[in-house]
This record gives sequence, structure tokens and C-alpha cells, in this order.
Amino acid sequence: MSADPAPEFRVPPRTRRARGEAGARRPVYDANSLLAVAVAEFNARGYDATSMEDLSRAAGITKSSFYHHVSGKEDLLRAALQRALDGLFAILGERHATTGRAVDRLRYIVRRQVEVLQDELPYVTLLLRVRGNTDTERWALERRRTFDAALADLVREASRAGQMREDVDPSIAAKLISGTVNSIVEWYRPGRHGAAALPEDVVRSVFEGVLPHP
Amino acid sequence: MSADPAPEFRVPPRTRRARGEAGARRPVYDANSLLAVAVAEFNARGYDATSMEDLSRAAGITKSSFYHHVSGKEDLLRAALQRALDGLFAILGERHATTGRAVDRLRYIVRRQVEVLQDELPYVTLLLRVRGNTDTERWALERRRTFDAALADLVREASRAGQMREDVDPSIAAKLISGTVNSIVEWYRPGRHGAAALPEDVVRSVFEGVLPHP
DNA sequence: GTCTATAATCAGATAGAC
DNA sequence: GTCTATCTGATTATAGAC
Repeated sequence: MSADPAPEFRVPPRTRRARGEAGARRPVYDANSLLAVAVAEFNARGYDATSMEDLSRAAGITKSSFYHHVSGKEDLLRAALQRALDGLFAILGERHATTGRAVDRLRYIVRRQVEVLQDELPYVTLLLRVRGNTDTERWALERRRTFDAALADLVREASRAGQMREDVDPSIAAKLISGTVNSIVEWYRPGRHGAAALPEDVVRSVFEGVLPHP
Repeated sequence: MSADPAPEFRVPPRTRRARGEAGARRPVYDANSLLAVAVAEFNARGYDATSMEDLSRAAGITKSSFYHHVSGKEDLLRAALQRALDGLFAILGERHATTGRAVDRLRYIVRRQVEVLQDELPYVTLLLRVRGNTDTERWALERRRTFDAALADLVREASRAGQMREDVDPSIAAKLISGTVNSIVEWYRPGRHGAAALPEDVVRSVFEGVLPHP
């Protein structure tokens, strides 16, 4: 179940203006730093339960000022989901994801997926919670499906090559692998966990199981 | 990632009145069948994004009629989460969950957790998506945490007894196990997948991994 | 860039007729 | 038990002053 003790994300420190002298009294935002604020709020309360009022309050400005920077709630969502999807799809084009034995490519992708999840934690978290209520959400869901399908194809290829256990259906195995990796967003918090060891821990657990090696 | 092709749950067939003659023209609901309708809507759209208007429309009656049967949105949520939690906590009291080697108890609980998840799919799905915005949600999150803690304790016990691999931290292993099991709600649909084989498939994958046995 | 004020809509919930 | 009508407050978004 992995219930989170407190499903909050820390809001990253506010960025100063590019040429910014030190000591500015009021925070100065650009579109990107407001996105970070918004995504943190979306993840803490859920996208639908978060109002524009919530977002502007978290940024320390009024709702109207907030609207001066962003075009609306759904565009914030789109930008965040885009960033998450870009990080994930980039993996599929990397060298070790395209050459070698199927099972080795699979192992590499799983490790890299954990790393991207760590690096882009708030954005990937938001992506994994999208329900499909708006066009933006349906677009994101379809891109996720494409990513999952690529991974499932790889599992099938590895299975045909005799590189996977034969007593678990490859399509089930693919879903369990994806599910295990994705579930990490529910509990991983940078700083609180050893970030460096996690990708290999996940690869070992998924491929070899949690029992002692015989 | 396991994006779902269509994250809908089928609304179960409407129950007729207990003594019901066949051929009643209008559906007749009791509190329990309306709960099933509501949970299906909550899962399809998300709790926060689902209005009482949505619920009453799904039931085929007006909002006012709907209120005649239920006391409000949050009470529907509480009843659903209660049902899910009851199913899960019951596992911990079963014979094979309390006697035997730690690793065998763990294996049993994982298998049973998958079975409960299959049997109570909509209710457990809703439980796993709760964010913590209301008292009801925070209560459910805390009960989930208690369940997770019991499982994590068991993993630690198995680890101390040398029944788990030593190169993965037990608290990480516990979270990965929980995450793998819970992720099943994102894709499992009764009828579309072999229900009977899934619990053992999950146990094999989690404990022995997805690679061929050496 | 930030603010106050406000429009337009939709939410959860209730009153009371039939 | 179901309906129409309505209340109250919250929501997204904009107008326009400073």
C-alpha cells in the first residue's frame, strides 16, 4: 500500500530575476518557477482539488498576479506533464536502450526510469496521477500508453529469446515491472532515502526477486 | 507506467428490491447499490472531480432523490474506504498470516492481498488514490500506514532470519513489494485477465524475480 | 507586476410539492 | 421516492486602477 506519512512536496526555493541583485524583498517569478510551485500544490492536494487561489497563495501573490504569468490551470498541467514525458521518452532513444540483448535493454530502461523518476519526481508524480478528465489529461495518458507499450514489446522480445521466466505471462510481467517502478513516487523523497543506490536496488529486486540468491 | 486504455469501471447491474417482481420499470436502489455506483464514478473521474450531479445522473435519478438515500459525498467515500480497509486488515488475522516462517507469512499475505484487491477492486482502487484532503481521507491514510507498517515489520523479521536477500534494504524491499501489489489496480480488470493465476504470478515475480530460474 | 473588485459558473446541500 | 426550485459558497477567469 505504501501510504505516505505526509504526501507533501517541498516547494523549491524561489528563483530570483536573472540579473537579480541579492536582497529583493518580494519573490520574483518566471513561468518555470511558478510551474514548480503549482506542481508541488497539485501533488499535495490533487489537481482537481487545487484551486487557482491555492496556487497563488503558495506563490505568495494574488490570484490576479498569478494569472499575469500563466494562462490557466490546464496549461500549467500540460507544461508539467510535457516535462515528465520528455524525460521518460528520452530514455528510449539512449544507446543502451537500443542495442544489446533484449533483457539487458530492459534492465537499462528500468534503471534509467528510476533515475528520471528521482530527478523529475514532482512532474512524474503528477503524470502518474492523471485521470483523463480533460483533453490535456487524455493526451498525457495516451503518451504514457505508448511508453508502456514500448516496454511491453521489449518484455515480449526478451521472453521469446528465453531471457524471462516462462511461468509468468509476458504482458503481466511488463505491467508488474512498470507498476513497481511507478510506485516509487508514492514514497521516495530525495534526502530521506539513499538516492544513489535505489536504481540498482530496484533492478535487483525486479529481475532477481527479494529472496536470497540461491 | 501502466497507463490504462480506459480507466472506467463498469457500473454493476442495478439491484432490484429484495422481494422484487421482475420487470420493474425504474431502478430501485438501496444504500449499498448506490455506493457501488458512486465508487465506480469516483474511480473513473477522481473523487474531487466527481460531483453529486454526476453521481445522481449515473444512478438515473435526480440529485435530490440521490440525497434521499445518502447523507453526502464524504459519507459515501467513508463507506467505500471502510469496506476496502476491512478486506485488507482481515488478511492479517488469518491463520497463515500469523504462524510459520516470516518469509512464508509474507508470501501468504502478498497472495491474499492480490486476491482481496481482485475481489474488492473498486473499493481498494479508491483507497489507493486517497490524497488526504478531508478528515475521512486522513483517517484512511493512517489505516493504510498501519497496514503497510505491519508488512514492513514482517519483511524486517524475514530479513533478520536470513530469508531475504541482503543487498537490498528491508524497508526499501517492503515498499517495492507493496507498490507492486498496489499497482495492479491500475490495469487489472476482471474478465479481461486470468483472475485465478494472478496471485501466484505476482508471488513468483516478487519473490523470485522475472528472470528464468537458474 | 501587483492589486481590488467582480463576473459567470458550478459545487454541495436543502425545502417542500406530489 | 422522486421531483422542481433554490440557497450558499467556491471556482475559474477578467477588468481596470496604481
